[in-house]
Amino acid sequence: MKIAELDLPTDIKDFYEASGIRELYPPQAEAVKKGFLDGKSLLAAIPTASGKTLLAEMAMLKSIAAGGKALYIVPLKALASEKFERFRQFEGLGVRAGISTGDYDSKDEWLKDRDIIVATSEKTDSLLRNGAPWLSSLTVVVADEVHLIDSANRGPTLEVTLAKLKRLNPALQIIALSATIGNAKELADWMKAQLVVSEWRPTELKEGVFFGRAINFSNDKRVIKTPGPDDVQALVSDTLAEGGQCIVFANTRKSSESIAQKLAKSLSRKMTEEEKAAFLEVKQQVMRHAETDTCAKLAACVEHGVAFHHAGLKGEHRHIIENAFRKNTVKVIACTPTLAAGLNLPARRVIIRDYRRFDVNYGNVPIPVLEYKQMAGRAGRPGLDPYGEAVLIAKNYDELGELMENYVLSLPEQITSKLGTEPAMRAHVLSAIATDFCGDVIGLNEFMDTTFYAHQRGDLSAVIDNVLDFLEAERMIIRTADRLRATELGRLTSRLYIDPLSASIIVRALEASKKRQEPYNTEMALLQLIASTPDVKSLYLRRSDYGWIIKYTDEHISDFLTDVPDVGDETDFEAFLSSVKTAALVDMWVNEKNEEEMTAFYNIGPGDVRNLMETCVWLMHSTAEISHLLKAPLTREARELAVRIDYGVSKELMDLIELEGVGRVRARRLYEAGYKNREALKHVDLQVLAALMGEKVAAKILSQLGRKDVPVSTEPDEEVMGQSTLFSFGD
DNA sequence: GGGTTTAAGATTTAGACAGCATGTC
DNA sequence: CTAAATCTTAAACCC
Repeated sequence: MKIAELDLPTDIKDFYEASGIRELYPPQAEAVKKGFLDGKSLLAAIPTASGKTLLAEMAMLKSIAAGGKALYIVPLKALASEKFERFRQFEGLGVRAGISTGDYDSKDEWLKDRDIIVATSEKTDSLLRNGAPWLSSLTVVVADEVHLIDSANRGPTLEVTLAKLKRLNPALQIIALSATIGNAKELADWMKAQLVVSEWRPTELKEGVFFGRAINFSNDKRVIKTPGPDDVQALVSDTLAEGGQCIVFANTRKSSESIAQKLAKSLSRKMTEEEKAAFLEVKQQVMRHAETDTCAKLAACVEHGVAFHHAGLKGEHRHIIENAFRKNTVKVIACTPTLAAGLNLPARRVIIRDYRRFDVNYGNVPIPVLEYKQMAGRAGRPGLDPYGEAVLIAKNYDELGELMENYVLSLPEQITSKLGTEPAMRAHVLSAIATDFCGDVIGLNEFMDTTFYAHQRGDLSAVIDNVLDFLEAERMIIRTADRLRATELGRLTSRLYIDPLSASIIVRALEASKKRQEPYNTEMALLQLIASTPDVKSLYLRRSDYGWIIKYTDEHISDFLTDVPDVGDETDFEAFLSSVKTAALVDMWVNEKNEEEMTAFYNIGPGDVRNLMETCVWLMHSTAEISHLLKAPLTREARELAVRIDYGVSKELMDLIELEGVGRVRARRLYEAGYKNREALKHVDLQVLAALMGEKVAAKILSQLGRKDVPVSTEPDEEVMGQSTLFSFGD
């Protein structure tokens, strides 16, 4: 089927033809036949890179041309930026794109006159809770990676959000994009959508199991001639020898690092001089942000064209590695599942070294077929590779057969709704009530009946009753004979987007704070408080931690506002110690300990520190808001702490930190040089300041203070990449 | 006796969303 | 009720 034949406005067809697309892929053509261009909803369960995005784009553009508005829901912030960048290319068609995620937000007024808005599912939910008016003028919603409904953490949000959007606008067209799943029909029925299922790919994908000296595919074999000290190294050097790139998936961060280190050693001899020069350049980039052990390791690997990639890396490093891999200046990435879904980062060969993953309850368990297929699907760059190969590794003959049967030849599992649990329902029931979406128990049940859970599993009323009891007992809702109403606390909790259980823990602690007579360390009290909520993922307790944490706990025992559990109550007590451990780390951060000290002592990655701090800012802000509502005595302290956690500074730097371009490091440097606040900087000489932090920054600081005698740089800021301001100031 | 190798025992374990206020989009 | 790779410590070994 040709683009030219489609029932689309001419300028849209011209746009695609100008970019070289003339012909639809088979699954796309099938979708057209099923009527998605006539406004019908569609579930496309087809492999990655086989043209899902194009389907979504055409549906959105057609609807927008008719005066509509589109929302594109993604599971990852990184994916949101990727899609946003793509949709900005529609500017020539008069289509304006916008983006809304937790760390990259646009104001409501700005979004309302955008035609396509990209948002994460949680952000969409939050926008619904905050009553963004433009949501009711949507005509198309795209749900990308909709199989995520299966996720226990995040699936419920996605399905409830879709149900809400549908109810808000019954005529809404839903375009759901999914990996291949076992029960696509069931999901499509729920969405009242047409279904397209296909295994078709633009680049052939060969899946096989490596055993002995050969990759065994379902109907042929490929002998690997390059020997290696182990299977992974043999497979990698084979790929490189034929000019391809490799991604190796491992099940722990440590493994991914050690694989990369081994490869770096064994491969370096085989690279050409030009390649080595390119590697060195990447190494320089990595070194610009290198302060910790992990960074040094990464730099050492990258020098040989190899990298590791996992969530312990800081954001900058992840970007550097991803981009270098795209430019082929990194040849191999060893990673954890970070790269399995989402980002578009294909490779000639994908090696799935571990098909098992640790689970606290069950030990090492085999990963779902769905996840294996997601990793395998990374193999083969469309238009660049002749084919892609996904390789599992068997340790013995029996395993060869098992892997063949259980993964290569297996179909992905059915996805199931995880909405039917109290933790999931707590938040969504409260938000439904708080936003007046449901005014009584009957309405609430009717709404919940439209979720995928109800479609698949049945009635939710028992869980709803339990959750209502909880919310009423915690004074977040008021239940009368015929009405459900949220209290101010309930509305605030819903708006802040925190777990109602977190809110109740915070409320209890703040009530306790009102009764305190003696002075105590409020900073520690607040830090431990937020660390004990379920929204902050507490740190793993190591055996060697017990000693110092118990001592630390003793020192602060009179500061805590939460109840200290009995030592005999093992689970509770461990959770408590863990919250203290987390609080101690945040305390190091707001007292300006350096990154290296924290990551080394806690044995975590710089990326973990960053993520934890972001969560803590959010919860500390929420604590301040709740404290304000309850008229508790900690509002100011909590507000201040939220700012301090955001920047990682002690109290005395709070004034300096207001300056743009000044983070924890520069603020400290200014302070030590005697400039203790912005006032003190007003009349300082440019050259004096330049000696301290470089001319450009100095000029930028002074111009912010209203000085006219400094040259104002017209160049755009270069350091705008996400999280760069906190850790790195290489001047 | 000092240093090295090996075996037994102990330890550790993936990922990533959300508020708010503002510079542009 | 369930695992496995890696790190640490203890013990054996060599000259």
